[in-house]
Amino acid sequence: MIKVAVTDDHPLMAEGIRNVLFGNDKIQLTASWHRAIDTLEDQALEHIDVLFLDINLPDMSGIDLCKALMEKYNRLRVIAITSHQESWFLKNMMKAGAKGFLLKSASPKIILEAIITVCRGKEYIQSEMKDLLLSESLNQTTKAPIIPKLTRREQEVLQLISEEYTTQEIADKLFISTKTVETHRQNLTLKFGVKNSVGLVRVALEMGLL
Amino acid sequence: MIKVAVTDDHPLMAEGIRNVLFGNDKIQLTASWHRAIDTLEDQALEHIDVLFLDINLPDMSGIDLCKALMEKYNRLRVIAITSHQESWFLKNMMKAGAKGFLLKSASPKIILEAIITVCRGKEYIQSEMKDLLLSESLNQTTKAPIIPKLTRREQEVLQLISEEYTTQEIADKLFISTKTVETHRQNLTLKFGVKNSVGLVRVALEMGLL
DNA sequence: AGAAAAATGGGGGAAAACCCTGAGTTTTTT
DNA sequence: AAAAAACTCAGGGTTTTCCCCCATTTTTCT
Repeated sequence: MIKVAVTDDHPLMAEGIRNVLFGNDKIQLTASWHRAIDTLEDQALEHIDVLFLDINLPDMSGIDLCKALMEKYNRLRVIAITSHQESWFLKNMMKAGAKGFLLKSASPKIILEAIITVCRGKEYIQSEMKDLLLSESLNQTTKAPIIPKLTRREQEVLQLISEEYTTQEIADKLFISTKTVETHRQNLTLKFGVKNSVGLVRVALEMGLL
Repeated sequence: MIKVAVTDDHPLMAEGIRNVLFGNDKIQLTASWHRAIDTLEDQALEHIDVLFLDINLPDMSGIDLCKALMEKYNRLRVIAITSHQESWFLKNMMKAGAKGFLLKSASPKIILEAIITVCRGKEYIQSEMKDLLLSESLNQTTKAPIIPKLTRREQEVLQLISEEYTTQEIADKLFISTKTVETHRQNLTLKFGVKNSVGLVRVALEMGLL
């Protein structure tokens, strides 16, 4: 008997997985949470074999939660689920210890396959994502694979840039010189590996930092 | 007996709703589609009472699909479902003829309530969204309520801007002058009501145009 | 206490974006 | 065929961003 759980802020997602597993006597959905903190605190995880984990949680990024879970429960297998078809996501989740990666558009067949595969100790990555990785590596446009760690000031500046403020306006708001704002902006583009503020806002939005 | 259908590119969403309705002998899920085109072409919609419609579909925006459906099947009630908690979405869906609006985080109880309410000819808007509308009107920061209609060229330019290309590079790619690109950029910022390219990319991403 | 990281700020210049006005051409719609 | 919309391009200017170089002070971590 394989015990499965779900952490996703959309209850329908848990219902969907429950339904997929319905009638299967070898795999059972035994728990579901909506927030990262609930997941971390519930001792029931001790006995879970496979956790489906969404990346977009209200209180913590799925990546950080995955890291924390892997430290605490080394027996647990995490399958990341997301609707965003982006490679930096996959790379970070795998780095954080996830064993599987599925899109929310996955079919019931795929979901069962993934559960069984990770239980056997192997990785399971949906073929659509593999294709994406391949095409990206061919395009050599692979983006910075990690989520950059931003300082407090950088976050503030990034936020204001995304709100369409100019360097001068940001400097006034933060009571610093325009030169300092420019330095932060420069460091941000370096950290994100982008060419300009547009890229900055785009990747920050895609990473859920704004 | 109320007949319900779902159009959502995430199969799990349909499974979730199916599960919510399981055991209910007055409401039945009788069909589900993943793409807008499939929904439009299926004559089965003639006999559907309530359609749950996601806004993010692979081939057409849910808003356009809703409009098309309302013209074709005036008996049909559409309930929009989305994970994005944004008001322009709601306004446009309602304008397009939707009778209900739910977040994907809706509970089974809410879902049943919504189905019954729209069947009685009334509108159903989830309370979270009502709160959002209220707070936005208080903040007087209501964004441009309509999705601007972009021309083909404007979409192309917008896409390239979001990919961090400069005006010169965009001009080269499209075989037009930099001045023309600037004009398109200018028109885009006017249509979106933003101050610069950063705002352009931000709202376009939020509206799901990129 | 010492090292590392973060935050601050400057000069100067090149590139790009932004803003305005105007106008001809092509495509689509009525 | 006429009108409307979309696409095209230009001059000429201002503002902002971007990109080097560099340095000092403040905060945080070990």
